[in-house]
Amino acid sequence: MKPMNFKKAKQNRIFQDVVDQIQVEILDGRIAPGERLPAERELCEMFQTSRGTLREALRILEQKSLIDIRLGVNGGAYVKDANGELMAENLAMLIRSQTISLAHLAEFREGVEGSVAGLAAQRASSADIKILYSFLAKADHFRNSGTDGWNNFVRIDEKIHTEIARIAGNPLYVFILNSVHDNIQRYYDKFLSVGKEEIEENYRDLRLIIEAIKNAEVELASSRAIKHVRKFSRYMEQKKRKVIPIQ
Amino acid sequence: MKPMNFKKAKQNRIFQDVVDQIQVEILDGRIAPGERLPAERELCEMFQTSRGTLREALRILEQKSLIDIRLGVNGGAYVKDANGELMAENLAMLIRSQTISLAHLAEFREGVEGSVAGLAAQRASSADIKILYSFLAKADHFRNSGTDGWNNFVRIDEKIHTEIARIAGNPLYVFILNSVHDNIQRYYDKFLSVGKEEIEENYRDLRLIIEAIKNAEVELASSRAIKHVRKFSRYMEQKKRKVIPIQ
DNA sequence: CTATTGTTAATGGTAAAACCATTATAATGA
DNA sequence: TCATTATAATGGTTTTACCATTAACAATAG
Repeated sequence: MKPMNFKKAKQNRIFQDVVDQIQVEILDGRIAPGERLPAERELCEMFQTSRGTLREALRILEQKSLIDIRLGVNGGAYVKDANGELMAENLAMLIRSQTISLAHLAEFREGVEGSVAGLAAQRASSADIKILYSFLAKADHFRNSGTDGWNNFVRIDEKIHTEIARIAGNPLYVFILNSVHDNIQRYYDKFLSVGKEEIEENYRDLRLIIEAIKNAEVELASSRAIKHVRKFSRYMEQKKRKVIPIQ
Repeated sequence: MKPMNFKKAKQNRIFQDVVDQIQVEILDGRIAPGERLPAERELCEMFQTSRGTLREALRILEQKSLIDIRLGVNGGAYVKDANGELMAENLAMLIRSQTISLAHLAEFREGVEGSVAGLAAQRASSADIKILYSFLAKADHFRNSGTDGWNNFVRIDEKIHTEIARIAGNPLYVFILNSVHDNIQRYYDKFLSVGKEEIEENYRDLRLIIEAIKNAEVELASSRAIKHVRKFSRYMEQKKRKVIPIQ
């Protein structure tokens, strides 16, 4: 018996049927992103259902990030672009419920950033390299702009990581990495008061990673990225322990 | 300006407020998994809201896999254990909407299984090793039971992968890997008619991976896992092309 | 003519009351 | 004792009515 991936068929729930029908239309692209579904009262007639039931269906589709509901005239349910924001939210819930810890998330991030750097080293075009070095130049500039520039440095830092994921050429990695970054920041940002030395070391790391990508040194890019991420996590953990001595 | 991770504050939506309040209670553990929320009509009074609005809130919580709604007397909203099933669903949607391809998913899997095997090699206890070898023994048995056993072999194969993820000691990897497996199977199972040689090769691979884990050879375990997964993906892709010649 | 201001109608958000469907439990009967 | 049936708790659905928001248009003032 193959595992069927079926979930227990809840008894007739009309709203679920409505959800399924609309979802199929959206995922199969028969309703394009940006387009609007008919108004609630029209949908009621189309599905031969009450407004309450229909609205329950819309709530689910909205929660799935498939539609976006706007108010007022010309309001209604607009089809959204597919995106991975649900992953970020789910990660956040797993952390919040203490099912996974920040240490787990940080460890996972090491693996992902390592893989991504390796793939980027295999696939980076010369145009990609140019972009990376332009970001690196900006980072270089901010690192020398005193404390004012440090926040900007951190922003560029993250941008470089995201760009490397893009270069890796696998959108799944982009979604995952964005989700991971979102959640790591949400919990670490409060402690984010970096010092001169950290900025310097961070910059050196980034330069070395980008260099390895440029030279298509897969293993080197990967291991450097992993070490870089690990260093960051360790640093943040220390910072956290200082602020919240015994938690 | 720090990135705040805030989303546009939709105007007063009472159901959203209800969702937030209940979600906090659940995620902070003040309502334990398995416990039941009050009946809809009671919740209406507690939140001073109408049943329709309250039900919209429940739909969202249900979609988030935070609660599980049962029918009949003693029915109601039961708090669920935290789990990663939302990830699997989200992955499925990304695939369905062709935002990511199966090749992307397979590539991602390579990275994850590589990391997981490496971590397992670092952390496996002797008890863990024993379990792995007992699974391997079962696989050995099924591989020699003729075509009847082959489906069982595939099941054990997956079980070994999952077990390695557990041994890695990071529950996030377990969730992610389960999600990935779910989705890969959902699309590949139809082609899953393995032959004698594939079973043999598969078995050899598993044995080598487990051996590397036993010997705490981190890099070796990792690279063997990656190659193993890659081989599987290639094989399935071929199979697919045979069945659906030009798609 | 242009800019501001008010009006309007489309559309989502909420409320309340009634009824149906499902199901664990208790009562009943063989 | 065991099977059957009745009961009541609870979610699922419908209907109707009204409120709140907002884009588009019209009216007015300058």
